[in-house]
Amino acid sequence: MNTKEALIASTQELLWTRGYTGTSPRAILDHSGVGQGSLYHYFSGKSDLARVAIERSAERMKARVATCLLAGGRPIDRLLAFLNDDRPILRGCPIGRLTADPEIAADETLRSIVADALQRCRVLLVQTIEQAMVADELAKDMEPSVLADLMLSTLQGGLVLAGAAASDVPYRNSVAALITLLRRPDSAHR
Amino acid sequence: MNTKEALIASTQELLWTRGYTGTSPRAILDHSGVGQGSLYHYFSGKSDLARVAIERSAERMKARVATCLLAGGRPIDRLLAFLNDDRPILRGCPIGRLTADPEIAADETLRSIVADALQRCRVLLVQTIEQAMVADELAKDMEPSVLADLMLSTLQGGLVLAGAAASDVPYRNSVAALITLLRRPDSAHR
DNA sequence: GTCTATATGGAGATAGAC
DNA sequence: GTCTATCTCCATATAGAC
Repeated sequence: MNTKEALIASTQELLWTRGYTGTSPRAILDHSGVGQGSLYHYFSGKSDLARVAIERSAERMKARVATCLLAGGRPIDRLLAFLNDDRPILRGCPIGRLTADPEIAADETLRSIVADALQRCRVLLVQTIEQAMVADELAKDMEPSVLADLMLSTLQGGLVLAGAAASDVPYRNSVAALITLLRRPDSAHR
Repeated sequence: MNTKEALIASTQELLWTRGYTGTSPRAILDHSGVGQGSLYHYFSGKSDLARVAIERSAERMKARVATCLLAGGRPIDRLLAFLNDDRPILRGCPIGRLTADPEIAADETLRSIVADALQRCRVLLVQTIEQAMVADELAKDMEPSVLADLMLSTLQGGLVLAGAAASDVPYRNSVAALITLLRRPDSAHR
C-alpha cells in the first residue's frame, strides 16, 4: 500500500474508534507510520484527509447495504439478510458514530457526507420494504418509510447500547425482537 | 446559583452538545462565566468536574424514566408514556451520546456511570414489560428483556438518525412504527 | 474563594532542506 | 515526495497573590 492510501486507511480506522474530534494528525502519522511531510503533501490538512476517509467509509457501508438489499430472492429475505448482516457490533457503525461529533456537525462538507450515506441506505430500504409489501410478505399497516426508520434506528441504537454495555447482547436482542414483531400478522388479519 | 453549581450546569450543557473529548476547561469557564481559580478550587480537574456533571445528568434521566414507568395506571399505558415522552430530539440523549466518546470509554469511572444509567433504565423497563405481559396487555412471544432492548435501541437509534438528518422525523417515525408493531396480536392469536 | 501569572505539552500547520 | 525544524495557539493544569 502506498503512502497516501496508508494515510486514508489509518484515518478511517481512527475515525471509527475515536471520532473526528478525538483524532489528531499526530495519531494518524503514528498509526500509519507515515511522516509529517507526506500528510500535507497529499492533503490540505486534517479535515481534507478526513473527508476522503469518510467518503471511503461511506462508500463501503452503502456497498454493503446494497449487497444485501439488491440481491436476488424474495424482498423479505433480503430485508432479513440486511438486518442479520454480520457487523462488528462492539466497534459500532463507522458512519453512525460520526453523527455525534461536534466538529463534524459544524463542518457542512463532512456533515453532509455522513447524512447522505445514511439517507441512501434509507432509500434502498424503503424500496425493498415496498417490494415486500406488494408481494404480501410484510403487513401494509404502516408507511414503508416509517418502517425503514425503525429498522435503521434498531441497528444504530443497538450499536449504541452494545458499546455502552461492552456486549453484543443488546444489539442481538434488539434485532431479534424486531424480526419477531415483523412476523406477526397485522390487525386486519385477526 | 453559586459558582460550583454554575460550573456543573455548564459542564452538563457542554457535554451534551460537544461530548467529553470536545469540551475544554476553557469552554466551561467561558460558558459559565466562572474564573479559572474556582474550577480547580472545587474540582481536582476536568475529569472530576465531568464525573459530577455526568452523575447529575444520569440522575435526571433515571428520574424521568421512573416517572413514566412507575406511575399509576395500566403497565401498557406506562410503557406508551415512556415511548412517547417529550424529549429534546434534536439535542439527542445526554447520556447516550457519551457512550461513543473515546476518553469516556477509556476512563472506567466515567464509563461505568454512563453504562449504569442505561442499565437502570433497562431494569425498570423489563419490570414494566413483565407486568404488561402478565396483564395480557402485551404479547408473550418474546422475553421482556429482549423487548426492553428493542425499545431502548429504537429511542437511541432514533436520536442518532434525527441528529444526522437535523430533523425529528426519523425519531418520530421509529417510535410510531414500534408502537404499531406492538399493537399487533402475536402469532398464537391467529 | 477567586484572581492572574506561568508552565508544559500537544494540536495543527508551514517552511525549506534533501 | 519525504524529512526535520519551527511556529502559533490551545488544553490542562499549578502557583501564589489578594
